[in-house]
Amino acid sequence: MDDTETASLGRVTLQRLASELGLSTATISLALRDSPVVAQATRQRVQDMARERGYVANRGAASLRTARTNIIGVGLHDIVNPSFTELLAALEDALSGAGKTILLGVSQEDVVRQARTLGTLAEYRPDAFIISPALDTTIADLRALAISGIAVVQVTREVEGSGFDFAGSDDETGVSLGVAHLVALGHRRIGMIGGLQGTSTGRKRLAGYMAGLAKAGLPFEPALHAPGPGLREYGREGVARLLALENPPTAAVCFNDLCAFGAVMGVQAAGLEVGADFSIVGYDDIGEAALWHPALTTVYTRIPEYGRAAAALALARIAAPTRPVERVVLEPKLVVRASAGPPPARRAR
Amino acid sequence: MDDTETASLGRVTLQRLASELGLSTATISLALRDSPVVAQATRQRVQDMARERGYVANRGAASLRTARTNIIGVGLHDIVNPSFTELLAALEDALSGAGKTILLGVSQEDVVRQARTLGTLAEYRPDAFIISPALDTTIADLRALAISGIAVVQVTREVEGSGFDFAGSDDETGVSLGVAHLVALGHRRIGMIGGLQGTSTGRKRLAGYMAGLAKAGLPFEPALHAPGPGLREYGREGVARLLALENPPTAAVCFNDLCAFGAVMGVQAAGLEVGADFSIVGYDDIGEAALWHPALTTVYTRIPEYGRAAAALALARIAAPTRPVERVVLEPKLVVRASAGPPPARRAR
DNA sequence: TCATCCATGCTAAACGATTTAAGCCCCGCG
DNA sequence: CGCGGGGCTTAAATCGTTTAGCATGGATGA
Repeated sequence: MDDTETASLGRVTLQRLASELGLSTATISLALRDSPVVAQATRQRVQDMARERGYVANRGAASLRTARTNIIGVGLHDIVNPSFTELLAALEDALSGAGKTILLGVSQEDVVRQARTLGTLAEYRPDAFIISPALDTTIADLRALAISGIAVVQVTREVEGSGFDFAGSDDETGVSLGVAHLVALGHRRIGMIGGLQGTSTGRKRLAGYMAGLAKAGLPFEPALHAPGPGLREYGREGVARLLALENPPTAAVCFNDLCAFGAVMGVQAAGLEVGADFSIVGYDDIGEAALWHPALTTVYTRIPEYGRAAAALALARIAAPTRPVERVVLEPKLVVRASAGPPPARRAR
Repeated sequence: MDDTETASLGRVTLQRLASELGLSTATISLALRDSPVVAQATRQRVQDMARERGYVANRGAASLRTARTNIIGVGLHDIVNPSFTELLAALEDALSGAGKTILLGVSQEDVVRQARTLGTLAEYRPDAFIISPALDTTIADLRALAISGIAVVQVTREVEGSGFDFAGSDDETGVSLGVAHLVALGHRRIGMIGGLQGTSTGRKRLAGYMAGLAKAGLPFEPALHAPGPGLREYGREGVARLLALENPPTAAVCFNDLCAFGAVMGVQAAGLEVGADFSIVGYDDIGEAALWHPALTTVYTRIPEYGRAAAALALARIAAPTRPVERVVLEPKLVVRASAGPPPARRAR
């Protein structure tokens, strides 16, 4: 491709258009944004010329003047994890629809890296941050954001007491739904795999597990709780730990679907059948869950919905920085598939 | 959190620091960047003050002056697809390590949306674009990028003749490796599932399929070729189509792992055993592939490696805009697992 | 005929940084 | 005492927009 057309004389700027048309930059600027204050004919002339010369506005310059960038800083800890990928996709969709563009930062579950990343993003003066705080993030870690004056929305996870908007799922209820389902199927010894106390989701999902047990009148046995990161690898390891117990559980709820997939593999590796010999309930209902073999019984946490909600909260706070803090907490929904069935003792044999 | 500290007097800028320290903005700017031209003592004083006052540089303003943003525009067509998620993660990792930040655009396989998205990204004046062009993108579609003077690197997919750098995998060789593996196992009727002619990957992977057949002296039977999008849903549909043939193949290579997962499900849904009754070879070797049941035999295309390569190409072109166009094409590698075995006819029965 | 008004477009000052040529101060040397 | 020069700092221009306020000129109304 040749690029002699415009590149020859340097970038085409407002000023260049102005001098070429014999108008002022003010007029050009207004005309390009279709301001009624410039005559219809002139507007047309300017816009035609801009198109013809391949004018591309410089938002950086405009932002300097307007103190608005239309950039949203999105800080996630992991984008390979499908729950966060789905979240990112939902955010991208909602934000791009509103004319915002995402500046991406990934913290890898590391507070130090998170601080650095968010610091870098802040230099671009995003209109808002949408973040899912890394493991062990404290209020103090978010202090820099708080005083920056930039709108902040937390999504999925939150740092309690941070005073930022939040969009997510009711994790406590969600996991208790999974436990209740297992109880209804007849299970009495139910484990939990995955989840770390360093995140709000870890704490709340554990609380949901305990609440579920309590509601069924079942005791919480620490041995049946295998905390750990929400990864496939860990799900496999966790379920192995449970199966190795002297008196193993007949089922388990998982911190997330990834853990559940790992658990399914672990159960199969032990020569047992998932849904018959051992039941598994996942959490989140990511796209793959329905496609697994056996299809995963899980809890739909409405990731795309709270992703959109987070985007909406960000836009709302940009528009009204002093509006009261808002929390959007969606009701999760049990999705019954094939990975959980009655416990072996109850089955015909 | 209270934010009376600094927010009270508006943002803290270079000028503000300057007047507070009784120095000029020039000195502050130099000092903050550790220029040896300002006295060590002054530098220290400035940096301490900056930290204390919570100074955050405004990169937009700096970029206006320096014509460098440290932003890389990344345009992908789909981020939920794990191959692109893994790519995005690799890009993020490599770029953030080099002090660059990603501005994200998603085209949803739609040329119109792609044009709009890239146009928006361009307004932020990224130092480079790293793109994986949407389906049916033509040279003309990329013309605007070409004349923008911004460095452009294509990744995974490419528009032939566009004259941009490229990093990806040798797809023709890759798929032929899969075919060769099936041939070696004894298969004689091998199908191909997925892939569209609107992308370079679709064309090259099909070519690899045909080359693989040819090398084994097998004919290309159009009926065994089930083109389509590289999605789980489609893999399932595609394999169903093949199995419904009067004389169905005993194996198939897939456009990507997602297709392969779908195909595995389709085979199982037909009551057949994958790797025994029907063999499947995937493509890409995304993280899940090793964890499937059965574990997926596939071709590793080195996504993280060519992701890093794409990042490196972008950095190189930023540094030297006139350097010769470079193509990094990595050798794919067959990964033998459990989803492909000898054809039924050869098995003991 | 003159003041008023409207429509249109312009002037000029921001915005917050970077950068280069120039200035100041002081010291040492002849 | 004057001059050269080293070390540090600064003034001012610049990047590409936006926008408040002003200027112009023709039409309108009294």
